[in-house]
Amino acid sequence: MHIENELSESIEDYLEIILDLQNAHKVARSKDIAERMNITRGSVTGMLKNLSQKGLINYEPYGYITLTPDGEKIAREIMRRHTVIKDFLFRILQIEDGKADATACRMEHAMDKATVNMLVNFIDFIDKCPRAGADWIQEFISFCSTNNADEKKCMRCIERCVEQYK
Amino acid sequence: MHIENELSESIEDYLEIILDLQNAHKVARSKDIAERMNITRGSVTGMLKNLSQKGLINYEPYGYITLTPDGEKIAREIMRRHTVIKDFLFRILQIEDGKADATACRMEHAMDKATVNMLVNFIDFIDKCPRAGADWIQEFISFCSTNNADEKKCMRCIERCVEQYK
DNA sequence: TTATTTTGTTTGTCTTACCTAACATCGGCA
DNA sequence: TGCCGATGTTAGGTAAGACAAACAAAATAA
Repeated sequence: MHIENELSESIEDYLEIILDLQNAHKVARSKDIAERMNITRGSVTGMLKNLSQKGLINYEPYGYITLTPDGEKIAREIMRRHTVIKDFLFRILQIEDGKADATACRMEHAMDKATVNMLVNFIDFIDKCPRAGADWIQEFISFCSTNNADEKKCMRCIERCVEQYK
Repeated sequence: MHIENELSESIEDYLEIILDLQNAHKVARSKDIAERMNITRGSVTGMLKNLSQKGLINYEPYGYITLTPDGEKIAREIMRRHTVIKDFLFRILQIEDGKADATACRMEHAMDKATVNMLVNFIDFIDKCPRAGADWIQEFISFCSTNNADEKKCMRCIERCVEQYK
């Protein structure tokens, strides 16, 4: 692994997609990568050389495409970010599934590992803390429609929370 | 305002910075833009022509640089995203100030208006919901260090929450 | 008002990442 | 086994956005 660890968003996308294809079919194929990225096959070849030269994939012309250990490590991390961010957008922020996925796809390049780790902690906390949890998320949804916290509802909500915890 | 509304991240950054400079000094100067973006003055000139041609800034060679109404509208929206995202990273996720700012700077291009609106709602909900609030965020911080919810602490925490609400 | 420094612009080049179109190779089937 | 469609590669081109260095204008100082 080299010292300079800054990869372009494009490269991160390639690695993530190659990992996904590899998981599904053992190896990735140029054509499928092109399809997933909505680019032409010709463009893929260029990037494969680039990735290969960076030591991130195993690549021979006309041969199988697989991630090297270094490449896989990075790909897994990107995929993890994607999963975490999408979960937050979809399950907490109530963003519609497809859009949550597309947005996560962009956000994953903007957040570093440590920041995503804190997001993981936060989601975990919401799921485990008795003051939060699934019913609390439901309250958030209703808060969004009314856009303010109804005092009377709050009292009942807290009581339910206490009840539920016992 | 044109139909095609897709602006590059770079353009969004320029607009945001120009707005900020304009707020501070009435007009933006080429040199200051270059400084803020960490690029050379020569690069700025090219983009100014581009922005001007897109109707986003008022620009004459050697003249004052100001945002047009269209440009300002976009700049304000980007700045708003930045503020909201940074608030979330800093105040909720506990990311250190400088890093929260830098990360927000990248994330603001990945999240659209509607998604940021939901994030605003969520932060608002956390601040207003009696089950959440500042003390709950404190609990999150302690959750992060222990990395699990201590049952006994939970009971006391809920009691404090009820107490506090009365 | 002239001389000097600062600021802004121009020009030509580079890199990244894409495209199209022509060409090469592979793999299955007649 | 040899041909054909699918897949992969090459070559040349484009666009965005940056750089350096030379040049032009403006602002400041003398």
